[in-house]
Amino acid sequence: MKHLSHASVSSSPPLVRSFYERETVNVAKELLGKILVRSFRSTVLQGIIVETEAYGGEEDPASHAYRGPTERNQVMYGPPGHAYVYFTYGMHYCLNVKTGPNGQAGAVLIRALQPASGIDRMKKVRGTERIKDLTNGPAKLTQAFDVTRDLNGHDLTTGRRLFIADNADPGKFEIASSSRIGVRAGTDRLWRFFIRGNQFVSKQ
DNA sequence: CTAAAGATGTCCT
DNA sequence: GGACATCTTTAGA
Repeated sequence: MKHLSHASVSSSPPLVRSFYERETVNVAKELLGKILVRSFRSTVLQGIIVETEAYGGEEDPASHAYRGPTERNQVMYGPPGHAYVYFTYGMHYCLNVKTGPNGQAGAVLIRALQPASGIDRMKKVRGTERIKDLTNGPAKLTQAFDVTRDLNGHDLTTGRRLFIADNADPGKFEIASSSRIGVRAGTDRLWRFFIRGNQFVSKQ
């Protein structure tokens, strides 16, 4: 069981827009080991990103943008570095970051985190004491981090409310890939990326 | 307007 | 391994 070193408190600034304004698959890989930060009035939650998935535009049959722009997916066509939050299965939210240039659809789904700080609050919100179950899935982490509709379109480069920061001490890890989880189409693309051996990855 | 599926999680057998 | 909760979005009539 691989465990990344605990970067309990990151004081790193938010990743800049040019980080997101690149090819989606590359951004998906490079987000591994980075820190998702959610700040409230008197609390800060942090988790190390350990699993991501890349989604393209009209050429990707698994993407929400496969059939062109709609009301739901409009953030995927907007400027890079903004949060695309969507509601699914009648009860769950999923968090993506918009990637690539303005006008071209692309996003990376954040699928799992390794909790780093604010764990007590995550336990309370998730209703479990098991750290392994706090953020090991796309809808689990949005619940733990209180990411809902009102953060759809949120700019992740401002450092307010929700952002992603560099990890000062990510340690060494190996990136593994597989086809994306929960999609019927586009399974030929190995666009799911995760830290090999990390116990917070959602599925083996 | 109607209906079916969905980038999931939880509980049950 | 399978049922089911629950509702928005999208496609098709």
